[in-house]
Amino acid sequence: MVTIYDIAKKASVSPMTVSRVINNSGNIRVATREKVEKAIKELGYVPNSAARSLTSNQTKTLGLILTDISNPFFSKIARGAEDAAVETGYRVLMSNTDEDSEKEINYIDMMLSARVDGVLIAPTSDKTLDQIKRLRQHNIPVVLIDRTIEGFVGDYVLGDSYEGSRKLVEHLIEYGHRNIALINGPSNVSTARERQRGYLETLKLNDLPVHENYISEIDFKSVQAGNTKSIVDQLIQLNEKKRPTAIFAANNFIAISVMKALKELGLHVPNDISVVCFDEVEPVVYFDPFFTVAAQPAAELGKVGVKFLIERVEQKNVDQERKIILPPDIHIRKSTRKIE
Amino acid sequence: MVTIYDIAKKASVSPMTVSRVINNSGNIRVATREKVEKAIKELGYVPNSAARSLTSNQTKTLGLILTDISNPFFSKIARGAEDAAVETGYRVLMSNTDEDSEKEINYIDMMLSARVDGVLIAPTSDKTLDQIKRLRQHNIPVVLIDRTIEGFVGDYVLGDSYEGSRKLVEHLIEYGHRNIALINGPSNVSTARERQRGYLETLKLNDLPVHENYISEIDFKSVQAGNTKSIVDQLIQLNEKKRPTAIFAANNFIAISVMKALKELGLHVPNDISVVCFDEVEPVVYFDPFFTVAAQPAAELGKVGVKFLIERVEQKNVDQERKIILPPDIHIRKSTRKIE
DNA sequence: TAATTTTATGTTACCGGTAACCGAAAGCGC
DNA sequence: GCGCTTTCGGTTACCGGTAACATAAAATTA
Repeated sequence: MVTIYDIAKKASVSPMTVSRVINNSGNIRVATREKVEKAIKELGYVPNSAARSLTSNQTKTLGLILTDISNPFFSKIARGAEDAAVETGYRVLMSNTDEDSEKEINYIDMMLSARVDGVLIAPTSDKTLDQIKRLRQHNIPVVLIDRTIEGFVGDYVLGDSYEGSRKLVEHLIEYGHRNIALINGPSNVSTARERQRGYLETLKLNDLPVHENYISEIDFKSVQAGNTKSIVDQLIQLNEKKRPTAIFAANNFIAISVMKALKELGLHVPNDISVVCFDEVEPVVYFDPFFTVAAQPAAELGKVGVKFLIERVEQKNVDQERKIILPPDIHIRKSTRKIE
Repeated sequence: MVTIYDIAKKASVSPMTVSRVINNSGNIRVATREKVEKAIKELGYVPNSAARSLTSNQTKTLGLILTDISNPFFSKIARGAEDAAVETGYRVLMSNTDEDSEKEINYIDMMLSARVDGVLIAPTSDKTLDQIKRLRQHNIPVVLIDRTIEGFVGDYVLGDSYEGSRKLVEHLIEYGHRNIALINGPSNVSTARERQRGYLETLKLNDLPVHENYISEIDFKSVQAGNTKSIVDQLIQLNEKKRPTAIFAANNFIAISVMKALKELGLHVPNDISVVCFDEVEPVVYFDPFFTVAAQPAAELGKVGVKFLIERVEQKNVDQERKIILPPDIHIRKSTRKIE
């Protein structure tokens, strides 16, 4: 591997001079600079970040901890985050926790040993707080993305689950629906809690009753419709009066598994039942917009998250926490129908 | 930041002993080991990879250079790759070239300065060969994924574009289609070339003519249906005899933009025209399988790619190049229709 | 018990950069 | 031409680990 010493020898200067040329620091005569630059080019020298980071105490690397990059919502966050990072000269280490706190701990270890300058994380649960503390003990700034957790004090960038939820349910009510079921994600995830809160409050404000078995909870990523079918089945089995005319799926994956279950049960959307959900169901939306959704600005979440993180890393605006909550876009499409 | 020296002081041993405990190397008395481990735990010490890599000459980090991680096909590759990497104790630096060789060069620089142990790359074009050479000059193994390029000698892991293409076109022919248009990706990408080759050969084998204007070329990621509409329009304008009854879109994005264009032109799929494409159109496929596709095992591509890469990094099986070509799965669904 | 081997730990130097300090050369005024 | 300032470049030490060598302590043998 070519080092600064090889360049120094070739250009017959000291390594320090080479370092100065590379970093544009100190005073260097033009002739010397050219000599050095020529040697660098000829030997194809590229500085060793590891060596640099040893003295500078920064790695120009950020950790991105998401649940699953192959989930379109998160892959967009990742894309936005990566774009913002390179733009500012940072690299991104990626990881997938699958909502598993064991994995999460391992990734935190990885980020720690990699001495990343900061971490952008969608926490798996409130337990993540311990891991965040661990990062902070090592002076690594953390910004939360997509979700908050109990007891967290610091910057975060979220979609507005509560507001999106309110609007989706209001839309359903406007369309004449009075029996609206919620198939939620796990309640240890803040977005699920917020969506439920929005759902309940909207019903309340409209004097609509909440039936016991209208709310159920499944995995946020269960595309395979494991227990979704039995949940949907139970909803359908309810007597005429109570049977929901609309289902609010807490995210796109749940919506898909709901659609699958409905189909298997021989029900048509939206003729027999309406469906709304959070997050865009891509990419079909481009040619056949079907789902009525609350679309979150995922790439923007990633971008803003990294922006905040880098500001923390570089100690700008350290004064107070920033909590950004980006509103979703409501798209009313073909999965919902006016009734009565 | 806690260092090995802090631990050494706390445990009143030498730094070297701490290093030995951490790496389980050499002989350490149980009592000493426990002393050191206690100190490590108490101070929350995590080894500094940068310092380590300086002597070991390896970073345990791989570079993943894809065109766009928010494209579901690539996000699955990324997921598979990351999974295989962590499993073997490697980290992954991610990047998005957007098919732009300028960006690609910058990322190569980044990988070089990060001293990644290896690079898994979906090259933007034949020009990428220069960058691969650059990596190799620095002894960094490279494995290609999804695409090859002219003049590349080394390992690669691809989907079988030729075979998938053949099967898709054969399916159309079986369904009675004789006029089949191809809307391809850019011909500087090997997958596009291979898909065209499969298309042409299948037509030839079936004694079907290729009309001049049956083949067109657009961006692999043009969801926005920029010029797709004019291309589709031209195809439709052809006289009765020549007008295609089926369109072969070279990937899912193109398929979507074709669908959009057809819809805008008032044509129904598959009643008026059939459509097939490469890559699954997710996630709607789970509840409403619509597209007839050649689905590539994207996650598998990533996994195998990283496996090969790590073997190169760790100098196993260095004897010869391995070229893995994974067959796609053909799914015949509702976007194609029997005619005549 | 002394000599020898084995085990356990310490010392030194180096990986590839850079900060801090220092000295030589060049520019400047008189 | 002499002293002084500025410019330019070199030396040294250190960042946090570890390989290689050295040595002390314990175990084994004679």
